[in-house]
Amino acid sequence: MTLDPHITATICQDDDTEQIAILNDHLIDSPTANRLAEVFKALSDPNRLRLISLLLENEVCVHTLEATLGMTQSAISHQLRHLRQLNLVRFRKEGRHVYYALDDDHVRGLFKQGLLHVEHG
Amino acid sequence: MTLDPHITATICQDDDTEQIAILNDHLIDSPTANRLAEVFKALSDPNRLRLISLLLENEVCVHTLEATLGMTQSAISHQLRHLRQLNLVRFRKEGRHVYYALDDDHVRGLFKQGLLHVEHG
DNA sequence: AAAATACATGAAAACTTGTTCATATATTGA
DNA sequence: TCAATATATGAACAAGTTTTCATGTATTTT
Repeated sequence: MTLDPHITATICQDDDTEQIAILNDHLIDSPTANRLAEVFKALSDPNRLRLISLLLENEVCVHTLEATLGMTQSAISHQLRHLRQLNLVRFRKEGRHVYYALDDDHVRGLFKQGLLHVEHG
Repeated sequence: MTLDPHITATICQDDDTEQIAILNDHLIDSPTANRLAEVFKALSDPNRLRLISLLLENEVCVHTLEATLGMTQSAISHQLRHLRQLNLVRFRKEGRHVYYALDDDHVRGLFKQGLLHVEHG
C-alpha cells in the first residue's frame, strides 16, 4: 500500500551524483519559471479574479463591471490595463462604451480548474 | 462563422435587469475569490515555482534544495514555511535532515497544466 | 457649444512580498 | 563536551502591487 503515488524518491545531499542529476532534470529553467509565474500572478488577486469571472463568457463594458464589482472606476481601469498589458483581455470600443472580454484560453482553463478544486474537493 | 465560441453575450449598463442578473450569476463570491487567489498566489513567484518543481515527484531535504536552486538557506526556509502554512507541503524529520514534498494534488495539477501551456502553446 | 457620460492615466499612499542578516535550536561527530 | 552540520525564525529592508485622488480625453446629448 503506497500512501503517496506521486513521490518516487527521497533525495538528499549525501546521495550519489546520479540522484542529484535526476533532481536537476526536474528543475524548471528560469525563463520558464518567469513566464509561468506571470500567468499565475495574473490570477493571484481576489478582485482581479472576480473581474475575470465576469469576463469569462461575456463581453462587458467598464461601467457595468464597476456596478457589479462594487469597485471604483479607477481601480477597475487600472486592473484592466494590467490585464491588457499581459494580453489577457481584448477590448472593443463602441460609441462611448468600451467592451472587455477575456482573450486567453489557458488562463480561462486555469481559472476553471482552480475553481473546481476550491469549490468542491 | 463565430470567431470566439466562449463569449456568449455583450452586457452593458443600459441592458434589462435580466442581463445584469446573468452577470451577477457569473460573479464568484468573495470567500471563493480569496481562497482561489491564495492558491494562485502560491504559484506566482519564479523561485517558488522552481522550488515546487523539485518537490513535485521527490522528497528533498533543505540543503539539497539550497544547492540545486542556488538560493540561500534562509530564503528557502522562509519559502518552505510559507508553503507549510498553506498546507501545500508536508515534511518529515530524519536525524538532522528535514525532507519536504508537495502535498496538494490540485496545486500539482495547476502547475502541470500551466507548464504545458507555457512550454508549447 | 456646454454639460454629461464613459473611460484612462499619472502620482502618491497603503499595503504586501521576498530576501538578507543575524541569531537560535537541534542533531551528529570528534 | 565542543565543534560542525542542518534547519528555523524574527526583524529590517527593498521592491512590487493595489487602490485612491485628481485630472485628462473622447463621445454623446441637450
